[in-house]
Amino acid sequence: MALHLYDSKTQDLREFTPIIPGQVGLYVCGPTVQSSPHIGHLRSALVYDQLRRWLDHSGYRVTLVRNVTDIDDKVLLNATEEEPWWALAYRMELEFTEGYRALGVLAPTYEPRATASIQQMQQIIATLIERGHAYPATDGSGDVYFDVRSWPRYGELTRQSIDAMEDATDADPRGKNDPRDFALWKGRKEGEPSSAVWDSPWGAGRPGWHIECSAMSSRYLGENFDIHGGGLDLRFPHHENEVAQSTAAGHGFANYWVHNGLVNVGGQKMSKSLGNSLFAADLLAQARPLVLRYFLGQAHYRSTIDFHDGALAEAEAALDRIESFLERTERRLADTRYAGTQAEELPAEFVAAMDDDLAIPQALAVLHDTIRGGNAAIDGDDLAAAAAAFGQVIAMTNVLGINPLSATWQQAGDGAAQSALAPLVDRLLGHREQARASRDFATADQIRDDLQAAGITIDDTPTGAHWSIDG
RNA sequence: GGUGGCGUGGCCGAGAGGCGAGGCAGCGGCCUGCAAAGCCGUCCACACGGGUUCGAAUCCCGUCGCCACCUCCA
Repeated sequence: MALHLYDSKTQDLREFTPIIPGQVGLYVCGPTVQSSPHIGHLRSALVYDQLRRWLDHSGYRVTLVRNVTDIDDKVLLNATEEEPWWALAYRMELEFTEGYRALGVLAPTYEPRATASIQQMQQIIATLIERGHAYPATDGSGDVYFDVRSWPRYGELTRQSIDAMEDATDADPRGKNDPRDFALWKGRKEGEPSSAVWDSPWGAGRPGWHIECSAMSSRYLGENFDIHGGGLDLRFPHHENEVAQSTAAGHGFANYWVHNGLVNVGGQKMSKSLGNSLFAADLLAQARPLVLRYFLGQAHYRSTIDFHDGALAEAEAALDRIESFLERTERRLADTRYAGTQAEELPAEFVAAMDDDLAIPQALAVLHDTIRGGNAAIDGDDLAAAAAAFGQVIAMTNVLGINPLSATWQQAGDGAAQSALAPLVDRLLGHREQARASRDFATADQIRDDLQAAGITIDDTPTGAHWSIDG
């Protein structure tokens, strides 16, 4: 089965066929860098990281473009005297980058900033005016609006008709023909810093929200590209307006629309206006990044995730199972003819699940089944089967970006701490072994308890005791 | 008013006409000096009411409840 994706524009599962065989152009709406990244931003980036990795694995050459919107009303609003908008935008951008990196989200092919594509935005606006789909405001504000009434397809993405839409709550019609018309260009307003002003044929000003994505997607991926992704909350108005602008300007735009589900907190919507956002930095401080990645990545990408008490502990438990299988198998296979690298093959059911609209929950079921089989193989001393399972688990976790043994998840300093501790623990384990041999279990258990209290867990195996640091 | 989604076992979370995904927790067993880890078994769920069907969690009709979007948002 070839990859099928749920296209949220046609609202059905469609076989993925790239424009150019073997290549994929993927545009993802990145953040407006107005405030710190929260768990929802991380999930969004993670979803497209999963898609990108799967496309990569499937043999496509992927060009992933994720924009940074660094000029916008909110960025200007959050700026202060001490920190101008461009400094704020850049500081936030660095926080996003750090959050993505911590989660093991691979860097996109390119991350264009809106402020670097002003010229491309103006070209699209000029084309829209030429074609009769945009007009300068009649009130002398210097604004330029998209004329929704001139574009019969307006509303096609979210299946809404203009007449059925509620009026904008801020229905100040200003110089608009229709209250639903939206700004492509915003004339300079009183008090706005000169660093946020660009010349244009319609007067000095700055771009409206939406136009940057039309400009950057066509600039880097072409006027017609394969996949456009973003959060479900962006469907309207952002993506609806993007489609309208781009197609009215004559672009083919996106062939497939992918929207990821949102993250709720304790059953409640998380949003800036409710002020209940879970910030990335806080979460990354309270859980291993790999645990957070597993938690955010285990649900289907289109479903809502609820972050509730105990959620991270559950993810940790599932992950521990994967980790302990890999470590146990690696130890068992050491010094056998199965030691070293195994053939890393993906089980067919795993591939089928991933091809089915990235059905990661089913893919994880295959992963856990493989682990159970592998553990049973070790118990039964079937090393060939254990080695095969090991290779499959490595392959699956690599594709998902959650291979605990990969360099991504080895924390700096781990190695040094481990080797400093090893002689001490080994010595204690030696004493414990002696005690056990002379059936002095009180002493043996005391040693185990002491180590446990220090955060070191002992596993007795047929080939001797193994220790590991908790956490 | 318009558009879209959801309701699954103690919890999380898939599935989409017959064969009970998976994880966590619980219980019983194997293993163990005792544990831990692991394995086996167990816990037979689909909001409610009708209908279609040999057979419905899945399809149809209705009801109830929850949620998202309709110009702040990943």
